[in-house]
Amino acid sequence: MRAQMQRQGLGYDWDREIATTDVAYYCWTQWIFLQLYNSWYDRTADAARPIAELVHKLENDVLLVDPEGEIASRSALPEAIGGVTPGLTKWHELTREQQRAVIDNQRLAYIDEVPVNWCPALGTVLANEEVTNEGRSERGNHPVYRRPLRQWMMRITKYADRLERDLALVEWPEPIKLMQRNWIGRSEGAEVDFEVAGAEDEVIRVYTTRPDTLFGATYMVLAPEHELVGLVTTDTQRSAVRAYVEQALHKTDLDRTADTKEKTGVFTGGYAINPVNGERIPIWIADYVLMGYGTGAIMAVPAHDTRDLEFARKFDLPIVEVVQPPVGVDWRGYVGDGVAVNSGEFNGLTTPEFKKRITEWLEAQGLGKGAVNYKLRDWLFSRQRYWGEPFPIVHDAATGDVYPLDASELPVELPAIADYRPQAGDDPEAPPAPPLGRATEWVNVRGYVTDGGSVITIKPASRGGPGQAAPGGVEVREFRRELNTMPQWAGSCWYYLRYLDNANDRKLVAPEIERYWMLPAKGDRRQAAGGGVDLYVGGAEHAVLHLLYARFWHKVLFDLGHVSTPEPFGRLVNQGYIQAYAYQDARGMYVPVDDVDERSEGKDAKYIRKSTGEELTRGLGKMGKSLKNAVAPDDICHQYGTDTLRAYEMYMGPLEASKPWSTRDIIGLHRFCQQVWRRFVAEDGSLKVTNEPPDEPLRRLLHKTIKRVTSDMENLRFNTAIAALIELNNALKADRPARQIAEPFVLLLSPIAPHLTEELWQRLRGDAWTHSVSAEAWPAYDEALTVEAEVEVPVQVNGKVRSRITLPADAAKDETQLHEAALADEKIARELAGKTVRKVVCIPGRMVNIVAS
RNA sequence: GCCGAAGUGGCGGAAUUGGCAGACGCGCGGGAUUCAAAAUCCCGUCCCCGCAAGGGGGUGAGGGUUCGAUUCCCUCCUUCGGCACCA
Repeated sequence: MRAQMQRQGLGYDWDREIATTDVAYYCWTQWIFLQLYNSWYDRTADAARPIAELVHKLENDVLLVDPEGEIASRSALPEAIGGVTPGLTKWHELTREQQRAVIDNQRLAYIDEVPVNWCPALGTVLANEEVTNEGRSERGNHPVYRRPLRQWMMRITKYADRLERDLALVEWPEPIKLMQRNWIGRSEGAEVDFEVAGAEDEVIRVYTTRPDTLFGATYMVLAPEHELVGLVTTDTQRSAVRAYVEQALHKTDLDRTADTKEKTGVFTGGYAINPVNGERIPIWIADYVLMGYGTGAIMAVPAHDTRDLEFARKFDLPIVEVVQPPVGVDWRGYVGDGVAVNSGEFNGLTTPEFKKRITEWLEAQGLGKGAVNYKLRDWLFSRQRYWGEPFPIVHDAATGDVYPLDASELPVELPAIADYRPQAGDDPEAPPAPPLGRATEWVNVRGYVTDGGSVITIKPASRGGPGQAAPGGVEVREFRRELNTMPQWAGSCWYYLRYLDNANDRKLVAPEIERYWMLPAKGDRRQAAGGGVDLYVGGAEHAVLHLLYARFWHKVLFDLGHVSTPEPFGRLVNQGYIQAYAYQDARGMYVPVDDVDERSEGKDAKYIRKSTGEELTRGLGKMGKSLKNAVAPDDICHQYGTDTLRAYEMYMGPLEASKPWSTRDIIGLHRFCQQVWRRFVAEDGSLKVTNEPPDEPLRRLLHKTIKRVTSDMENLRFNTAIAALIELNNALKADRPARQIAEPFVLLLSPIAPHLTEELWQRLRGDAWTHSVSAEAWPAYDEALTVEAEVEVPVQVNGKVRSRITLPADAAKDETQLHEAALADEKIARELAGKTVRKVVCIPGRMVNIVAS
């Protein structure tokens, strides 16, 4: 890899080389994890803050705990009387366990039970894409179970709003921003409480983006996993409900959502009260409602929601119109804005007005409140594999309590073990046994808890010497290390920061170095307000996951003062894929490209397997081993040289576009490189360049070329930059080139073909040569020379070009002169004979269009 | 199903803000050079009619706006990418 990059003359600074798997690197990944673990999201500050601040505020009763265990601000509650706030609890009134739970519930890194695709036979959790439609593992075809497991999670959802908002600060392609916005999926609506009929103190909370359709809610649907399913289910329905829940739980997300458009569901037998009109509406469960979004329960408005309508039709539930669509549109299934009907006192309101009014009304009645929801979910951060960063976390062997290791304990190195594979089993209920569990000496440690709440381990006595002693007066306890490891994403979330200061063993990155590279330079108009990496080139497949995770971590580091910019990547470009033709035989097997012959062209082209004479079909796909269509860059370098390969790759098309590799086309760039050499160097090795000044047209062409290449390079349009250089080269063909052309030409070509131009530069400069062509100043151009002295202007009659007139550039810029010259043209005069000129449109310097009839 | 992007010669692609469609390269045809070939160089090459001059058509399809549309708007088709019943 390294040799390949060097062979291609890539300007990579090897002094900054990093590998995310090196201990010296992942030490800091673990350090960042500790930052996340030891932080919480302070709504008031709208930023992450050290968890110690939270504890301090709770201890001093600045913050209190609400009945749901959430943090509540005391000053925000006007009804606080004499220091006692109804419904809220003071810190010292909580037990130690409760306090721990409250804190853990705020940490940005936390453990939670989440449903995952558990494959006991592989001993690991699978991604949705690794599970087949039949609910089996893609690898090995083992059964996969959907089951809740204790997993490390990252509270990225706390940053949903900022991740969306700050997209305004970065210079990224609009489609990528849009994809992130859709992934974050902010929606505004309301949470509404529906009482359960017959159990008035229980409410089902729903989230809706259409509170204006509350009067049209004719039934409710709970997710099968919803906690109130048991409560609302009547005895007669219990077995049916249980069966449905059972079946839904065994389905993977794919099963639950893919292919089958048919809605399924079961009536629970229970009823809820619609808070706006007091009507009893049936409660159903259905797997089209997901526990992970909103509140896991919906009010169904079949008249104005497509899925609800489908469900209602299938199960024969009532459909009531509450939004009147424009005239001529059927109200059934109408989801747009309209005018309220059948909605009591709200009749006649437009949809946006209604939303505002009903939300206020719900809040006044204590039935609900406006709410913002996100599709974004917290980030599942554990893996049960060996190859990953160990968590800097230990569990108290006696109580199971979680403790972070002290920063002085870093790095936590991966222990050497004999067998890296996760432990397989066949019991779907058995707890996972990650491979790290085999390193028993590594897993079981002794240590003590510091005042700050972190754990410091004590080295046991060993062959090397006596064991460490704990400081006097501390209680030494047994701990077990966390067995999960971090995902691949962890290391790649912040590597751009480590490049800045890769050898620093005291800090992630030194602050002054970080500021030098990441903060926008003063007056740099191209640097976006968010700062960060000047240009980040990556594939579009990272549009949401990697780029959101990295932005999230960066923002946490920003909040905690470790980095100075709110965004990691100021400017982003998605490069396209290099595709290549892939050939398949009649059985669908791929045939290596070098065994294929192409006969004739276009639509009747035939692709023949050379070794067998068999006819093949051709497709286009990402270059790679599996399609047997890979081309090794080394081979191209050997055959044509590195400069040719570089030039070809840049010339193929725009950077952002995917384009097919075509070995056949390389020859063109090879010829260009050869021509350039021979343009300046004779057969005998002598220089062909003269010191005579070039003629006027050539000088103008040179300055035009410098201008084109300069702007193309800035905009990463390498393909058109090369085209401009080829044109200049073609114009030089006639005679011995002038030095005044040759030198800037070589400079312009140098980023594309550095090796060729380096040598040319040395020869051109001769004794005056001082340093590498890559260190020379970029050529400047004279704006006055970038325009032609004379211009040819097309003259159209009724939009069709009928003639061309040539006139001095100044005259072409003058509308009157243009006008006169056009009408004076012989061909135009002939064209206009017998017609009346209605209008003459003159575009200075560009064209003339005469409208006549 | 939803969201996004793209469709231009035989091929890859170019065309600034709505102003000469096809730059540049490949391929192909013809020629020069050569004993011959490779390599190299020159000329031609969007399609149709025409010996030519010239004429007509043409940027996925259909419509619209405009003096003028590859470019802007609407409808549809195809391809690629992302997401998966998101309330």
